[in-house]
Amino acid sequence: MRNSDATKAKLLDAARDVIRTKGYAAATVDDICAEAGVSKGSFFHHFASKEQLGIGAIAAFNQMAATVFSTAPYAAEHDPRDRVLGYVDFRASLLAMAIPEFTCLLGTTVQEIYTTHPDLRIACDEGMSAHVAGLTRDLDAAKKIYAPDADWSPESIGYFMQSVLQGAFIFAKAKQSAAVAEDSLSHLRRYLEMLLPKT
Amino acid sequence: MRNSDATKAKLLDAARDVIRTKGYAAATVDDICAEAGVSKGSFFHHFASKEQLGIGAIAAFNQMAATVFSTAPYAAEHDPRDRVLGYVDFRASLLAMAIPEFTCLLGTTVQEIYTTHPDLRIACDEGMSAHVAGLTRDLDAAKKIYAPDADWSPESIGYFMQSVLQGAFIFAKAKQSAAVAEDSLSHLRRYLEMLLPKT
DNA sequence: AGTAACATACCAACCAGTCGGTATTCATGC
DNA sequence: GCATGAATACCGACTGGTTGGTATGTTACT
Repeated sequence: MRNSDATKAKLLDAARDVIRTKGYAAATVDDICAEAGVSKGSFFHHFASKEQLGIGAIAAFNQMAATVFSTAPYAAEHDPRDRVLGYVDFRASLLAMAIPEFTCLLGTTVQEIYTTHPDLRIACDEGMSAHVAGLTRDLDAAKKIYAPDADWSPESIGYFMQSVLQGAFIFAKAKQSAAVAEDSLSHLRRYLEMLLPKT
Repeated sequence: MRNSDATKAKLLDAARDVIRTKGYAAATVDDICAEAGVSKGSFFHHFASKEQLGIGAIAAFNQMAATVFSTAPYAAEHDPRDRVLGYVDFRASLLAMAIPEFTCLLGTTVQEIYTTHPDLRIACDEGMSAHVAGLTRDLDAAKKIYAPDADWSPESIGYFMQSVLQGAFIFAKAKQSAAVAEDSLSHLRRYLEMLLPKT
């Protein structure tokens, strides 16, 4: 028909952008339709409800993130330690963008809806955990080489890294500046260097 | 008159609780009135708008936090390093409560409204920064003793600590469990111990 | 012709905020 | 001690605009 996939993608992108700037609850269906340049009738033809769009936007965001981080230069490093530190540096480099562009759709959403929209909450949880799982693989490999006997688990570091990032985003929003977030990522990097000593 | 301060406090407490569970945008004035057991007419007698209530709730939350953390046992330690680590341990102990009870009102709010409600955003920024300033004092004193020549700034550590906490709250919400948050605080503690070596 | 894609007008529920009124308190004068 | 009046506290029905969602199409492709 006309172009189903394209309009759906436009709605998904618009949802991502509007939710990241206004939050999930304040992002109205009309807002998102206007941003996407699509009529409301078309919206409800493609999505059964606002919540379903949210779930779709989260899935699309996960996919986008997966390709961005798997194709970034750091991901090609041979040493898993370099990949871990490269991840942090890469995320720091993203902070040069506008706040709604480097901010995490899932982290923003889950804060608001964790008691009111169970399906959305699960989608956020699974998406964030999948991202952590990717980090955990590199952390596990790096630990085997650089800190085989250390008493920390790679997975807990993966979550720790994400916590620092999510918290840094909150301060970036509060301060309308990514400067604090940059400093926090520097501390995160220093900690990882300490946990994975080079020699 | 009847009991102005008490109703105001009830509304402030209700706002804190409802916003922490549903988010700012989804928390309706009727919700908050119901939770407080106060009529809508009374609400708008005490607060000019929902946003003003939000600002009031943030101020009340700041005050509550200030007394909680200044009267907690760890705050009486002589060694500033013990106060810093004691702060982390104290926050970890709070994770035993229900999620909406240990979660940060300001962090939750600022995520949603940072582009739409400037006054609320500033209130969140100032409140969080004031809390960081308290940490920074102890960090500064501890650094002078244990790491006088280190190249990190006490303030940046204060923000880092808060970022870890805020991020940990997000994962607690996503996972409906504080277990991940606990692990992240352990990592934070380990990092601080490394930055402030005992001998 | 049939069906998927898109559009517009519309709806009931809900929203923040208003309004007219009542109840309670307190200061003043006697 | 008590009437009086002003001010504050409180109430709940109401309002105008907004919300997610629907009903009823029209357009375009197969």
